[in-house]
Amino acid sequence: MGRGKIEIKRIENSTNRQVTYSKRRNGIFKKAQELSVLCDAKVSLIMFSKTEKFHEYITPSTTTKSIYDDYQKALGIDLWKTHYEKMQEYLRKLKEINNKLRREIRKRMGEDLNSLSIHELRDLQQEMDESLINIRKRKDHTIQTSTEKYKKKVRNLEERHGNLLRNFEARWKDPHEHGLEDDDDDGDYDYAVPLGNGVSNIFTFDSQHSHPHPNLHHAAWGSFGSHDLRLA
Amino acid sequence: MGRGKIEIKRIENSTNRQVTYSKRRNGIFKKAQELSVLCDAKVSLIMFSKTEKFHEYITPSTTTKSIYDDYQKALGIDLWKTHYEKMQEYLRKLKEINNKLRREIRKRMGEDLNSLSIHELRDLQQEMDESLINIRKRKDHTIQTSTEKYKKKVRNLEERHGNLLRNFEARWKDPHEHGLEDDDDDGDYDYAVPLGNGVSNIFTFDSQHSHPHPNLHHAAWGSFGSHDLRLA
DNA sequence: AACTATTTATAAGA
DNA sequence: TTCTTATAAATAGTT
Repeated sequence: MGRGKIEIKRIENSTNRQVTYSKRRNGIFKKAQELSVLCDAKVSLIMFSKTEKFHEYITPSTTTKSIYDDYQKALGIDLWKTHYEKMQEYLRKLKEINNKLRREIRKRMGEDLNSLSIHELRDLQQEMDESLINIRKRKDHTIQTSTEKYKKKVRNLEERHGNLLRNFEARWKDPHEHGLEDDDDDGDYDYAVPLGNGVSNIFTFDSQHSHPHPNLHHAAWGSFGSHDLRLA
Repeated sequence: MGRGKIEIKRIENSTNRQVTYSKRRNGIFKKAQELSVLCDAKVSLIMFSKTEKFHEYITPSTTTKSIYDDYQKALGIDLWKTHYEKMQEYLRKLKEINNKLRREIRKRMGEDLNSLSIHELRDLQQEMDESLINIRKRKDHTIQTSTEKYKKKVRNLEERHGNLLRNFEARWKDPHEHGLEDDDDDGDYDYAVPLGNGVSNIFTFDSQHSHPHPNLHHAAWGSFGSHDLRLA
């Protein structure tokens, strides 16, 4: 269709080629649109020429993504299959590990024990007994530290109190204008006792346990780094 | 172009529409192929009609996936972005939960305790003590069951042994052709003792512990169902 | 970008 | 579906 017939092969003249591209592109887009309307069909047309940007026609009632989803469905394939599969696989693994971890914790909370054998129960108990040693040790240490902190505070207060008292006494050496009915029963005691009680009320100190093997642990479930799962 | 001009609007006659679809589809495919060759362009054309399967033209030197990759690059977008982002988000969540679970277990194995406050340490210890009650209870129960199973076995063996003996005696009532140097010292005992030992060797029976609050547990970390993350 | 001679696509009919 | 064919549409070469 034109002044002369042309052979269907690459147009060597670049300008000519580009002109033809432009003309025919319009033609094909028009055809695509007409087909889409006349036949109630979904059409996706994407073109890239070497020199120009890309051009696209898409039936207005749909989207390019939707067409591609349908396309993949129709073909029964998934163009991004490997990508997704990797991600899916990773998700699956994470979920599985998660469940294992949950189960492990439940066991350690004394639940779901029915499936365990006597051996497993014995090991679990032993492990927990051993762990409790560490926990108690740590708790005791923390309490110790905390107590010492309070002791220091008390000492500091006692000292300041003493200074204050001495200062007071120095000021009012002889004249008993204000009553100081203090019979020298160490008043600092009043600070120390409630503080000490406060500490021991908060923490139930219990050292009744003692077990042999201290450093047995379960092996960790393989660690998963952040696989690269990003898109481009 | 045809015997008459037609308006570009949906062809209501279904047969007609299908015929036109078929004809024009061929036309547009031919145009796509010509454009592809003449202008050295990459063309992807995908069509779905309501009634028919889909049809596709793709410039031979490329693939549909490649076109779509280019397409997304050209647009600077990612058609599957939300899809991926959801998946990524889910992955992130899973990893986070995973880490929480791991930390929880490590605590329960007596590790990584340094960051815990005295309160937390006390609670942890209490929880574990309580859990140990359940574990011991279950272990004792399992041992009990197991022991009874063995006892039954032993009884069964004793019985069969007794039958055998009686049978034997009946057969050789008077005539002492074969020596029966059995002096009736209950031979069954020989079964029972080693079996009993076997059981108590395997399990360290320990009932020295006893604690008050039996049913305190950590709340579970929200459960995650299998979100639909499949393609297609 | 417009023009137009000619080719090509296709609507309607068989 | 496919073929036929009159006619509409597309476009190659030109301006």
